[in-house]
Amino acid sequence: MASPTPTPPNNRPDALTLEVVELIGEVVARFHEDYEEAAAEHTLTGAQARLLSLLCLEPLPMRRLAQRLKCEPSNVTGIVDRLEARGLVERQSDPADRRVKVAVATEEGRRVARSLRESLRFAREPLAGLSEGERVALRDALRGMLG
Amino acid sequence: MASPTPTPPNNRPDALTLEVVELIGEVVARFHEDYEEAAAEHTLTGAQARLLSLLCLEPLPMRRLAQRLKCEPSNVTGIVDRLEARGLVERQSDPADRRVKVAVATEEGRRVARSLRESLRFAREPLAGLSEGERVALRDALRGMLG
DNA sequence: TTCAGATGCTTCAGTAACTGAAACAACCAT
DNA sequence: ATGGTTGTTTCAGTTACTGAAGCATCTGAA
Repeated sequence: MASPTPTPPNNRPDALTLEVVELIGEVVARFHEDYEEAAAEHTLTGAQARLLSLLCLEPLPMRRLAQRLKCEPSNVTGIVDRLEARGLVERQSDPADRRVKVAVATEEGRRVARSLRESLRFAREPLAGLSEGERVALRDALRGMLG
Repeated sequence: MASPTPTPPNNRPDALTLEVVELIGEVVARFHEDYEEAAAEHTLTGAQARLLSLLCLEPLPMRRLAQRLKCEPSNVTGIVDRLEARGLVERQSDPADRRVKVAVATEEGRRVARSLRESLRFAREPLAGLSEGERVALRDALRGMLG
């Protein structure tokens, strides 16, 4: 009766796992903090920054944006509205299907997104404290977690 | 001589670093998603869940809560209001300084927080896919990043 | 061809998170 | 006591977000 269930992945996290979870939480918190701060430096909210970054890679219809951001389409409308009002994003209607509006980053929008990406110091500075070997180990562990 | 400068933090992120940054971004996204989902299962918002988790460790005055959550005290008022309305948190005035209100988790609040913590599957499940050695390497790399 | 249903976006309540200013009470040092 | 500081709340205003309509457009089948 020492171990009732046969090592289910859900029960009894060992100390090592717990510490890693704790550390990941810390990393998440700092990353977020840094991201919001970088966004604020460009007078953007976090949501606006995320959307703009997505559009910087490729134009996307509103519906896809909602899927990427994991929120309702009606929400995307507002965020795009505000970005459009500032000239960072444009709505183009898709000639192939006139229902869909494709959001596309303007030149200015792409510039802001690039600048934003560069001011994201976190995960660059702290990573610098790691040796090459440690970075490789980190990469492999993260890959393993996500795969 | 092998490394002239102790790895200048600002310039020229190499491919490895970039990939790690990318992976961390992915981990952050999944962690957040999971956290919000776990919170929603308990009819809590993310902010409420974070605050309740803090209080589960120790009672805190409003001001400290604001510092921990990195937001304005006036914001904390609202979040605690809503948690208090649901009996998960209580306000007690500090006898030593009658200005300060100490927020403390109720029994029910602690129970919810515990349950929340347990339903946080992410970073436990994917971690299970890692060998002990990999987990140690991950821990050390994360420690290095945060220290 | 036409029309009923599906799909994409917006609009409209309604809630929560958040900020910054202003009000208040209680503390503290002179 | 008095004046300045500090902890909390209140208030107005913005954004993010959801879910239910609503409108326009597309699509498939009769």
